[in-house]
Amino acid sequence: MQFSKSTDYALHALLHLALAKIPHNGNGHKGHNVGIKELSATLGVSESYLSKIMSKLRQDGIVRAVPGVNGGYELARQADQITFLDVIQVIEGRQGMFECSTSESRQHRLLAEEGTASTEQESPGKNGCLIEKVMFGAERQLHQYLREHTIQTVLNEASERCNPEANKK
Amino acid sequence: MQFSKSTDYALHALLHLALAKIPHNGNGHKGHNVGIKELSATLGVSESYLSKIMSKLRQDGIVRAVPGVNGGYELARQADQITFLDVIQVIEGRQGMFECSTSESRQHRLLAEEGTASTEQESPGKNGCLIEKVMFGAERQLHQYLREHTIQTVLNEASERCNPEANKK
DNA sequence: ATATTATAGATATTAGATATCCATAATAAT
DNA sequence: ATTATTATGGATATCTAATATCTATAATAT
Ligand code: SF4
Ligand code: SF4
Repeated sequence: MQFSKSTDYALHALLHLALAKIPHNGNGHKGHNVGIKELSATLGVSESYLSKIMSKLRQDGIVRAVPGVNGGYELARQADQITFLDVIQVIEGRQGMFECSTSESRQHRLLAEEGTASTEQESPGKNGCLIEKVMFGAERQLHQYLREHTIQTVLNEASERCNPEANKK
Repeated sequence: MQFSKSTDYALHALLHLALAKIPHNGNGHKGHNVGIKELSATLGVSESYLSKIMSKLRQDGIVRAVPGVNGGYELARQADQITFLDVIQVIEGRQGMFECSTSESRQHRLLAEEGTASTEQESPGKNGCLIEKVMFGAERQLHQYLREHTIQTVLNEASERCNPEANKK
């Protein structure tokens, strides 16, 4: 039950892209694309492996990629339109956290199909399994939080931390 | 990013133990222990593998086990004292969902140690990493939900479903 | 045309989850 | 005490997914 390293890499890569967009960013070069070489050097991850990850991110419309000289990657949307959930789901896939593998068991018939025959009143509220109900609920909580936090969230907090007086109003 | 099958098995097993405790439970035998054979038959999982899982649950004080004739397992605490989080952590372990593997990278030094030098005012609020902050926050949400739901939660809903009129008060 | 950069496929390596077997220890029933 | 029964722990086998690398190819700017 851990996020894969790829998710870690993806988040860091995106954050780097986001920072590269900001003009006044120390290093001279303006807002142009970031190549896999630069990413690899910054994150300390091999080019080969990173490019796979970036490829996935492109396929899902998180980043744009352009080959050729001075090519590289850039964010495909605004940083506040890229949620943590987006990134995680691209890398980890979209299957649920909980998939029961005992649905052929005697117990399943007891738990999941229990209420259906007990009264003649049929399925009041689509009575799914009660274990699943809890697990899905938990996942919903997690997803909600991850949807509310974007790359921009991190950017904001970072800049606030750098000059704590600046946006005190 | 999925819970293992073992977690699935553990939850189902515990639920079976909880149901076995209830006296008026159709089958004649009163409240005595339930052996690995019965569990295996009910869940449709091999005895060998299940016993490993039950063993873990015992080591962590979730169930009690007694060997010998008429031995078997029973819940070690009240059903409302066994949270989903307890069960999951026994099986999946207690490491965090997110462990960054790039903490030696150039980017880490930028993100996590950014604020420390920017002002002479030192570490206002233990400025940890901002990515971790989001991920840990998400995990906290998840854990909170899982802590609020217990084996008893499922039991309650199940009995309520069986006789929807009973506890309408 | 050429150098550069991303892409996709094939493949190797590793680590963890899943599963089974067996020898041993503990307990209740006789 | 003996015996049958049941859980336990160790060793091991198998399978799957994550991690990682290499190479050939396609696309692009200069
Ligand atoms: S009882 Fe629920 S969790 Fe268990 S197998 Fe059926 S649907 Fe899945
Ligand atoms: S920046 Fe944060 S997430 Fe990234 S390596 Fe450092 S501590 Fe980990």
